[in-house]
Amino acid sequence: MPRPPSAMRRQILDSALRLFAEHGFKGTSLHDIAVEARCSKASLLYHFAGKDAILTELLTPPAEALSAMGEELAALTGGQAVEAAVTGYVGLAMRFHLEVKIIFAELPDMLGHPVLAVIPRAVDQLAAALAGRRDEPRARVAAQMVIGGVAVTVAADVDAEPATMRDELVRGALRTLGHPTGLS
Amino acid sequence: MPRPPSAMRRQILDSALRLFAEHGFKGTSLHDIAVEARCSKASLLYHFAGKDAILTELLTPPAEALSAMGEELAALTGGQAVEAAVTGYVGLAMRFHLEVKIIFAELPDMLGHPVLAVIPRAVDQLAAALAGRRDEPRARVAAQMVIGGVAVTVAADVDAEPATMRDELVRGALRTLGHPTGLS
DNA sequence: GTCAGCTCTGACCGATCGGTCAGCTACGGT
DNA sequence: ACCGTAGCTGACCGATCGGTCAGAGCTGAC
Repeated sequence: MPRPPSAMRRQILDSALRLFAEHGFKGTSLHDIAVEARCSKASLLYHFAGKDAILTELLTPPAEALSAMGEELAALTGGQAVEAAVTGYVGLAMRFHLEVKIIFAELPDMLGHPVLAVIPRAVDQLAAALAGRRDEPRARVAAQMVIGGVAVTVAADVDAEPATMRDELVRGALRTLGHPTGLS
Repeated sequence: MPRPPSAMRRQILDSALRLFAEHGFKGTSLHDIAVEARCSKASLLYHFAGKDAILTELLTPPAEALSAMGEELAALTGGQAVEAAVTGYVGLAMRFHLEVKIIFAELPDMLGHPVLAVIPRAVDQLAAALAGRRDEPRARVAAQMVIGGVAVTVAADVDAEPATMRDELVRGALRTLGHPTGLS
């Protein structure tokens, strides 16, 4: 039965991603994942060092992408930074919407996780860019509202075309930030 | 030693609220609460029927308040509904910010909880009011962004005066919704 | 044919979980 | 002085958790 070298590995990751997003990391047991992936619990631990290793492998890509975006944003200023931050963040959030759900669901513990150690710095850079490098409460609160609003909206099951969703998220975020735009 | 009739009960609730908000419901054990409240685990279960009963008692007030707000909003229309929804929701979120954190942290499971059974209806009413009774994707996405943005911002530890925070949350939400206002 | 090695599994382990129970202590009513 | 009862606790319970281990089953190299 164990034919393709590592099809099971991918299947475990897919199942874990779905279950973590739906029930949270702590709310999902290795048994749950094994049932979903149609293998034994011991098989999970043959492919992965432990439950935590599965999470790490799932969250590494979005963490690296967010970190890279943070560094790029740090080089921009003013209006350029705001627009790049909004479009970049919305794109990332949509691409990794299940991972976003996992991270936001257990934020405090996740931030203590090694693989997500880069997040505070990246989020600071993102927030600073969204705030247009301004430090007034208005800009800081608005930036935080965008970060949360986009994440929650993407994680929720709003029925809308991805393209429409993306467009409206960007417009909505720019409105929140009070950023002037050619459109309404 | 057990002098005041029920000081321990309050202390258990306070400790549980703090710990649930910080580590999540599933991430907090009865032992953790007992240590924080400086009593035995068995004492917790003398005062409360179980871990779930503690959560129920903590979440009942915000659930009832949200439900009541939803019904009030259902009676309003257009611009009135939008403004009432924004100020009402921001007020509720700030008053119950720790409870909001608990609910948002484990949303899927929380929505299955009996005491929060009223939430979907209330949130639908809130979203409809925020969207100004309009059904276009733009209004629906913006409403969802406000719901998430306010909740996450209030749950995060943004250092700002409560009055300022409240003011900026309301203004930010109205900007997100594209709702015209006399101020910037 | 046979042997080495990768994949996978059932049985099992200690730790921790939420919850139960018998009983101790101290106070208020009589 | 006695007792009922409310408040509280240590000891204990079964279930479930993440994780270990010896070995079965299959495959490709020789």
